[in-house]
Amino acid sequence: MNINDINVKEELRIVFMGTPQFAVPILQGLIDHYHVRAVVTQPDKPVGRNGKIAEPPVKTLAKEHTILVLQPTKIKEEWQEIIALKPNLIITCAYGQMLPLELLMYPTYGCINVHASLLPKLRGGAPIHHAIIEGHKKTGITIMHMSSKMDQGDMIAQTEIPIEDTDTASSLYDKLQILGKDLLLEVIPSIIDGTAPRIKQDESQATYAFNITREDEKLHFDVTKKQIYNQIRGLNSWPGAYTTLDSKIIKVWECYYTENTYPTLFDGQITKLYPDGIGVKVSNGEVVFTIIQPEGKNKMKATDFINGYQNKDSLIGKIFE
RNA sequence: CGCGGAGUGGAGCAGCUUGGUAGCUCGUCGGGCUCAUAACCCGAAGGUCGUUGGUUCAAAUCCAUCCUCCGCAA
Repeated sequence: MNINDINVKEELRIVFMGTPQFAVPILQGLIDHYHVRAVVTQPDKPVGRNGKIAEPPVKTLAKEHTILVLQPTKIKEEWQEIIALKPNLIITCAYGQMLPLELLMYPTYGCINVHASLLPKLRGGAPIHHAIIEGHKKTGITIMHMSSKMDQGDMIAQTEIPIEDTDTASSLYDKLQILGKDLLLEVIPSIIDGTAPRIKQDESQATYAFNITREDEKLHFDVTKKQIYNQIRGLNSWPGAYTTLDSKIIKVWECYYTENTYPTLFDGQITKLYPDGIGVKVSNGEVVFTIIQPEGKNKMKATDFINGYQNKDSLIGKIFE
């Protein structure tokens, strides 16, 4: 059975539910190969400084293809209009709300979720960031049946990719959204003809990756240089790791670490100025900030930041906290 | 009307309070020194100080307006 046969023999009525950029390639893939009956996404929300309302990226794509868009505020109370479309397959990816049982039970072929981790590891809303922040060596995509508990349904398929030492949240994000699309498209036929496996998750191995909080973004220098490095790249290019200098917020976008040690300095203290950055003491050594962003400014090279100081040496010894 | 910061040669900044010939650290270009250098020395180019209007003999600086960028909060 191939894709064309499916469309001919059985009218496949797919409803896609997703919200952010990550879900866009997946929706695009579905549009390319199937008829997408409707797209469900989060309501337009005020974003940015002056409260301009912005629509989810998924909505933008759906509109381009003149697909029906539904934006219930609370899906648990407003699921009827989705049922009315008689979907026989619901596919979700980073939708942002838990689906009520009424929806989960309805489609003939089920509710299928695309999750950006190797379940049961990193269940939750920010698996990509946490995979890097926690220093994982690999991650991937899991296609799974949805259950009433977050990311706990039976798994259908997984693909795994290594996390390179140079990967950032956004580079991994880019790779995974393509992997997610490819794996989903590969698996859909088997879901429809009933040959897809249902693999139970090993609860004892489960870990969670909840949405990034402000505290997750804050750098604490009493940890290892590797941890700092992972945190910074794991939050690049969104939302960014931050610290403060002279009571002003400084985001740190890129850094590297050295083999130097400074036993006499405080954690977070500026060790020295490098030709390409600012050295900072951490518990077991030193990291060098190379791309930073002072509050109210654009991203800049750390050397540019240094050049703005009349007395560069006055920076040495200051403490990030 | 959510709070706040900022727009000055290619980059990062100072100068603005107390109007009066535009400055610093880098970069670039040329030259020099050196075995050598992201080192050092000498020199040069490069800015109608975000927009528009106002006050003034005189505005980067004071007032108003608009535009743009950004941090926080949502």
